[in-house]
Amino acid sequence: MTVGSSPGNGVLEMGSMTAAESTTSKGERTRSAIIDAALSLFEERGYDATTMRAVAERAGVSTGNAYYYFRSKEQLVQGFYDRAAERHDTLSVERLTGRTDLGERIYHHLDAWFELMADHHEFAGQFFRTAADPSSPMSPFSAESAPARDAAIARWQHVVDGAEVDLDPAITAELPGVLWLYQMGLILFWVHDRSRDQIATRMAIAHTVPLLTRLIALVEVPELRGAVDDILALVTEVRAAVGTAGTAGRAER
Amino acid sequence: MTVGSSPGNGVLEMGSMTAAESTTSKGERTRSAIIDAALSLFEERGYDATTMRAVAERAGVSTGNAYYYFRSKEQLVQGFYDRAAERHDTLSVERLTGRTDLGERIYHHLDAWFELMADHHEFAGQFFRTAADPSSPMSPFSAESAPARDAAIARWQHVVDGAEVDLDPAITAELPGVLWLYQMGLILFWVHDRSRDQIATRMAIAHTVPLLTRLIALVEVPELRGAVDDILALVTEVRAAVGTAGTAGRAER
DNA sequence: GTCTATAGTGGGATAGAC
DNA sequence: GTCTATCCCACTATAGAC
Repeated sequence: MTVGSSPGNGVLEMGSMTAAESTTSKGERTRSAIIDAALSLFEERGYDATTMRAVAERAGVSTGNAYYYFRSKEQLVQGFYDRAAERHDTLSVERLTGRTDLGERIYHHLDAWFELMADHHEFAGQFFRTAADPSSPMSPFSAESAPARDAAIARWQHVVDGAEVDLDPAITAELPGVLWLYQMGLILFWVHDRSRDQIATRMAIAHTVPLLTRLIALVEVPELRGAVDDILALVTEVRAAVGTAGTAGRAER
Repeated sequence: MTVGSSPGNGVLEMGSMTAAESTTSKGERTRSAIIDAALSLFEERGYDATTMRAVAERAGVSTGNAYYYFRSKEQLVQGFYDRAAERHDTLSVERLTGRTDLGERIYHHLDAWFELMADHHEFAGQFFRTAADPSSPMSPFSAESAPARDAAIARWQHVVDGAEVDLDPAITAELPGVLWLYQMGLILFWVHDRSRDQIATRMAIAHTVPLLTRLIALVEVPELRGAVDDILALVTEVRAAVGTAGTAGRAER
């Protein structure tokens, strides 16, 4: 996408445009320059070896200024994540149009993600460290990640909605969230996958997706409703228990 | 155990003990002092806020000396982990004697762990970040963690062996490893569990253990053997794929 | 050969002037 | 909104003591 030259996003700044310069404010352009610098350096050297000084230098600003826009080095990977999510969205829609089989839809939605991330496996492993810290805003379970998490679950909702199956409403309501958790599990596996080209992950997906869809179908079998209800009850309970914790911040950091 | 990393522990140094001083060499005492200092500081301030300077100071040594014994700050948490594993071992044996029901044995083995860790929940979250990094030796999946991992799986083996059930040998062989993975999953959940006193984790254990044991029993149902064999085949394939990757180190760090 | 101390280096992050 | 200057800390190099 390469911002800076981008058509901007309309919503902001309506008045006081001095010239034909652009629709983006100076701050926005600086911000973009810093993200671009960071992403290219992450690509070249990885997360750890990229210093804030180097990012600032490549962006043509001072380190202090870089910290004006991003509270920490970690925050810079949010930029990476946002762009990846955007590209995944596009690719997934492309792959899913015309398909109505639930298993196929799940498979291709996941496959698109891992295809896009294949080149960034090593980098992802490094930034995953910060994402795994429960006290980090980068954690997929954090309050700060709620928008990204909700967007990802909404995409799963779309995957489910486009399938020609009729499931119990109680199941359908939880399914997107469950599939998102399943995806998180696969990402965890992928990050630790040291097989060549991460074929172990590919295999895990190819084997577990049919298993999962069979499981989803099984849910409709009356004999198993007891167990399913147990699980749904557990999910609800757990959600309630976690909910009572509030958003009290952790110490430190 | 407590062993693992230190250069001189017990087995070595037999001769030349000068006095009644002690059976531990000076180096070992210094090493212990550093771990003790580190653990108490971790407890007081958490991982991030504990500086190597402070650890060294409390241990009565120079920072350079602390680094002589521990390659990095991360390595200090290995000491925490070793002690926790040792205590878990003792408590688990205590709780399991006399019990023969598989579900009960699994439950109490897990419960002992989470009971011991309850006071260290916040600290565990911080050190979990480094454990989640695939390139870190602290990762439970790393080659360096093999001894600790194998010991943990051996403990699960003992949990299974003491139960009065006869399972298919093909299942029994994989079960301890599967249970270890299940434990890792629960720890992941626990680390992110912000409910009061981590009751959500307690609930998750209480609900999933019966589910799991029911599942293990179901495995013997002939109609399901196909699905089970699929999973076992996947595990074998994945293991083979990962095996081909060798122990090639990651870049950086 | 085993251990300890001093004096760095480099990078994440911040304060405060402009 | 941007800079310069500086702090603090993880980590290292290396010389020297036992």
